[in-house]
Amino acid sequence: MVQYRAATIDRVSAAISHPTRRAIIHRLAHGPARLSDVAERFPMSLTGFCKHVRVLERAGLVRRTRRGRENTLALSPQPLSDVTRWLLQYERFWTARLDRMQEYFAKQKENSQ
Amino acid sequence: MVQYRAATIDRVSAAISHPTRRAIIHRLAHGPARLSDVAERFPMSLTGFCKHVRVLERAGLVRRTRRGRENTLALSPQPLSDVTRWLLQYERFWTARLDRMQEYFAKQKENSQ
DNA sequence: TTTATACTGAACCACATGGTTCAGTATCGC
DNA sequence: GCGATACTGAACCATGTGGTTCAGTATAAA
Repeated sequence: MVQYRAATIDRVSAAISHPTRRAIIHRLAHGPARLSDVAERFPMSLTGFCKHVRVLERAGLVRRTRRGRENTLALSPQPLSDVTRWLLQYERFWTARLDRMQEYFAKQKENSQ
Repeated sequence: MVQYRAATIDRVSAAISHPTRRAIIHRLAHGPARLSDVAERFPMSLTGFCKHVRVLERAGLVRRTRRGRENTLALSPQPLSDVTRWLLQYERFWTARLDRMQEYFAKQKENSQ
């Protein structure tokens, strides 16, 4: 039986439940970025934006490196795997897509080599 | 580009962010059950339990069929796939575990045949 | 018909979220 | 050193969550 870290799943799934935070993750997937540069794209105050960043940090999804007055944000995607694993338990329930999934991972593996 | 239904991901990931609701999902994965029977296992009032059920319903993860005074709950796992698909976008970021994942699905497929 | 069962709803509480503004601090560039 | 830049924190607000209790309704069973 796979072990799931409940507290991690709690925080991570809560963290990804807001479109702004998913957008931040999406942005950081392309590489680290300055907090202000990321914030710019969002129609809210910097303070509001920072709250989202803090939620992501607490979930372990974002790491912050401070250099002088600048904060660089980097994606730390590992915790996403906990939620994914939990969800994949139920994969067989929503469809008989095992074939396609297997194919998908085989292809990904090929591409990454 | 895959289309993600933002509102669905919002509600579903929020719904699975509480251990009680994940436990309900786990329970219902074995088959439909009466509301009270499921509720029994949880150390909270029936009213409190019902609130969790309502959150799951709003996320489209649980369906309720009323027969007389009894509510039968059934898992409706399809919406889980939206969150899973969103997460799998980032799968390649968190590790080079593609081999193991592929193996996992191959084995699952074997077992289910 | 009475009583027990299976919820349902309203009201309340404490706390978190998602946003704001405004004021403060720390650092960088000139 | 001065001003601009890049945050940070406190305070506030409305709303949602996660729980409670208590009272009510509807149905099934005796």
